[in-house]
Amino acid sequence: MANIQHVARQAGVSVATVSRVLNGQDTVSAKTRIKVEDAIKKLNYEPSMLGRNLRNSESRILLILIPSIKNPFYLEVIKGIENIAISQNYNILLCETDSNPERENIYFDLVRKKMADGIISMDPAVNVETLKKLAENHAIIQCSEYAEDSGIPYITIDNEEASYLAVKHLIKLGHEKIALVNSDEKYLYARQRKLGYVRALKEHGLSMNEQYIIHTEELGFEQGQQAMKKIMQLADRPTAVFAVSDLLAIGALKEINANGLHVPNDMAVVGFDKIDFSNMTNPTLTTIAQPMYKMGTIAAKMLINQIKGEHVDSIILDHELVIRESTLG
Amino acid sequence: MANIQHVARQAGVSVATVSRVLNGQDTVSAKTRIKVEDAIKKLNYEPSMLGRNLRNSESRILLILIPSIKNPFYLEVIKGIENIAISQNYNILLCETDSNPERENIYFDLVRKKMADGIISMDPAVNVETLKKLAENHAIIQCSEYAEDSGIPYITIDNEEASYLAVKHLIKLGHEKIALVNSDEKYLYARQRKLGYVRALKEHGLSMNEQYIIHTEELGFEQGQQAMKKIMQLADRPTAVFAVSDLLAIGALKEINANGLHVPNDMAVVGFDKIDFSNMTNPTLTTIAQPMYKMGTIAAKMLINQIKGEHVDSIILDHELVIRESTLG
DNA sequence: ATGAAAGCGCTAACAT
DNA sequence: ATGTTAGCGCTTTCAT
Repeated sequence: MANIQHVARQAGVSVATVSRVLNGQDTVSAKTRIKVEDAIKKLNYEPSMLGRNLRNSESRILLILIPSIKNPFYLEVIKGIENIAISQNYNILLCETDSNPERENIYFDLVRKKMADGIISMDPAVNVETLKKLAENHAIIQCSEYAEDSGIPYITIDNEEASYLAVKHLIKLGHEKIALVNSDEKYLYARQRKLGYVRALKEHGLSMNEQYIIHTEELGFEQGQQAMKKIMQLADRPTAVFAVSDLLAIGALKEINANGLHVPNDMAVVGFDKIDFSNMTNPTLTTIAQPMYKMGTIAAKMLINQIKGEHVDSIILDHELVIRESTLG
Repeated sequence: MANIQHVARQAGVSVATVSRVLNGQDTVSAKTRIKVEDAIKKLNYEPSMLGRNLRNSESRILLILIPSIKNPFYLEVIKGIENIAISQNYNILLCETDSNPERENIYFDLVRKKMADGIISMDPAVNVETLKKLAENHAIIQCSEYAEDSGIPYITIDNEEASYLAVKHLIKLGHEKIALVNSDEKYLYARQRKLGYVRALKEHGLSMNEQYIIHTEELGFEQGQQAMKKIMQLADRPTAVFAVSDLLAIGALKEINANGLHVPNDMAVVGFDKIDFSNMTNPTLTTIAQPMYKMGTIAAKMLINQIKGEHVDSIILDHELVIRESTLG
């Protein structure tokens, strides 16, 4: 494989000049440039990122930390990140932690070892202390889930308000007994979404029933089914469910159907995220739309700016209630 | 940031010795090893992959080429690749081409420029000529979709046989008018799956109706809906549909429901891939299971072996028919 | 406008 | 068992 030396020799110039041509510097005469370009072509030369990266002390790789690639919520965000990354000559390393601290540490090591220039953390289960320490020396952005007091810039939505909006929608439809399928309240977003739920009930003079609040370990389909099973067994059964993820809601949907009940007539359902699949179910799912793609693009821009040494501010994006069949009789 | 020189000075040894400790070589005395380890700790030293990679002429990155991250089929395969990669100290660069040749070329450049050590190509729309040329100098494995004559090792399933199995299942249930929702026959797997469909019909004395064969641009939900719309309009409507992806099948399901018909009584449906969602729909989807995770692990092993310079052979994995509600009255 | 040369951080061949 | 040193391929400063 040809290297820059070979090209220089072939073109009869110095490596410095070849490097200048490679990097599009305008201090090279047209004649020389052509000589170099010919040599490059003739030798089938491809500049090595390995040499360049060492020299520049950068990897041009962004690390994205997600709990699981199986959660479709992340896919759209990743698309956004990816497009910005590519346009700025970065590449992304997609890292699934499976909420496993060991895995997490392997990935953190990548940035410690300069294999990645920065991190976009989307893992709610991330070790905040480690993240904070890492942030002292490395570029880090929190996306979607964040630790408030970490001092690490984040981009997210107003979870409390979004949740409030969802529950208010159900209340306006006449529902008074509304279940909440939430994830573990060790996560900030879970606490925020519960606050919105509680606020909506309170504002409309509805009492809160602790039995109506189900906590799940994960945000998946099976957990939604399980949660709905519990709800089905309640003596005073609710007439509506708000689940904090579409996958949970879809699991609930399935379980409601399995019990021979009808959505939304017997039980209305609202999800969260507006993943693609929320429109493929029968009935289609009312849900809170997050601007996932946009969130990804902004997160990427934030990270790249931070890598450049600029100061970046946290951002809160808008959400939107998308009303579909699962709440429309 | 400390480098290997600093550590050497701090420990009072040479950089060579530090490197030996770093790489776990047993030619270092216990006393020296401890001195070095202390120095590493004291300086908070982290070895730079940038230096190591240049020196070793490797990036320890595997490039995975997929058309779109939105197709859940790939997710499970990626999981498999990822786990093997991690265990062998590789990382994966997930590259979506969106079947866009420009994108594809950006990614191919990464391996040309030594940013990646090899490629697992899963993109049916890949430019085979480019791939072949690249394979002359780089490690490449084809996964799932492949070009027969390329000489590039592949891992896949027997698409013709799998398709035959699916259609035979429908025939055994008594269906005689079976539609095929296939993707563009420019893809090998599409041609293979059509062959299986044709063979099943022939073997059971059923005539083939060209009207029953619908081609779609992509394998998604919307395309499934569109295809089903066309099928619904046929004068002599089929009683069963075999779609070559679960997403297509789920789209078909939705459209059938929208027409007030019942699955499977009015129309039986079979999908392909056994993605997670195929079990979340109502009714659940009969489908052909591909061993996606296993396919990923083997593809990764094949690629890593190829990077090491070993010869690797192509592999065909088993498939399985999973019978669920969409074909069971 | 171009070249010479240093050096990014590491590994390994060779020497001791 | 340990040290010296060359060199992986590139960019950039300093000279000219």
